[in-house]
Amino acid sequence: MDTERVAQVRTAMPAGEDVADLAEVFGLLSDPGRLRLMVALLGGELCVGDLAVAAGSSESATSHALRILRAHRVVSVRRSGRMAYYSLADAHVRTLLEVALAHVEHSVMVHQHPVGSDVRG
Amino acid sequence: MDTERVAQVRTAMPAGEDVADLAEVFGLLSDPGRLRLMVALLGGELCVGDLAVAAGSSESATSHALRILRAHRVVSVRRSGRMAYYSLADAHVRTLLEVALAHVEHSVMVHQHPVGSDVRG
DNA sequence: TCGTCGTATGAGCAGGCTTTCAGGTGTCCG
DNA sequence: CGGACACCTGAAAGCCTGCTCATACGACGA
Repeated sequence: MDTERVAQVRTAMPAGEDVADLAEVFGLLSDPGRLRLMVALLGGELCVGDLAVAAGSSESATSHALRILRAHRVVSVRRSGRMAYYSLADAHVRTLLEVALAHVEHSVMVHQHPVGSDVRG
Repeated sequence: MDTERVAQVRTAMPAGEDVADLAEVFGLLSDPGRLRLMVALLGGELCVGDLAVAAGSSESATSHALRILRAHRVVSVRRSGRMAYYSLADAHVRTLLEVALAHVEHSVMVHQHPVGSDVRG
């Protein structure tokens, strides 16, 4: 038990609420459906129907997902008649998204289905 | 339905497996406990007991969490006697972590509990 | 005004997740 | 060798999540 080292790490650790907020943001990004939605929005605003097609999920699921993203201020809506145009509203999320996508692009990370293949069997 | 625009977005969209992998990584980061573990490891390797204290959770929960991170190759172990020293093994995750933390640091994002406080009530 | 379209919402269900509890393995010290 | 220590693991509980189905709302066109 390296008490000193632990104390140092605990000091460097962000406040509990900050960690919780961060975890929440990552949680938003952790659903493939929502992730596709946000990636689709990287290029600019899109209406719900188009978003659903682009993300490959039902309109209902898309609407539910957008509701959550809206509640977290990750996206914003612009209404025009009966249409609703969504766009990315959170710069941090956009950055995270771009960083992650950049890594995926030129990635040597071949798909190797890590889950279940534990080390030291 | 802007067919052209949708087609373009769908073309720019990463492959399904890439999105899934990304979502999985974000999912790893979406648990406060695991997140604290990874943040603690940013400064270098730490043993399980210290990690548990630093992250503020039980040793069992910590061990379970580490098992998952290990399975995803996010952390690696160095064993010395009965001790197990863990360290971050994934450069992408490290970058994501650093970017996210940097945003949290100099953030104007005051805690405003976004969930439930929907727009246009 | 009536029907249709685009979207939003609520209930309910199936599935996954993390934690705790209890017990197990391997290592170090006397 | 026996006990203590650091860590690992399995099973069960409780919680939360995201989907589908059905329905409701506002806007547009005839």
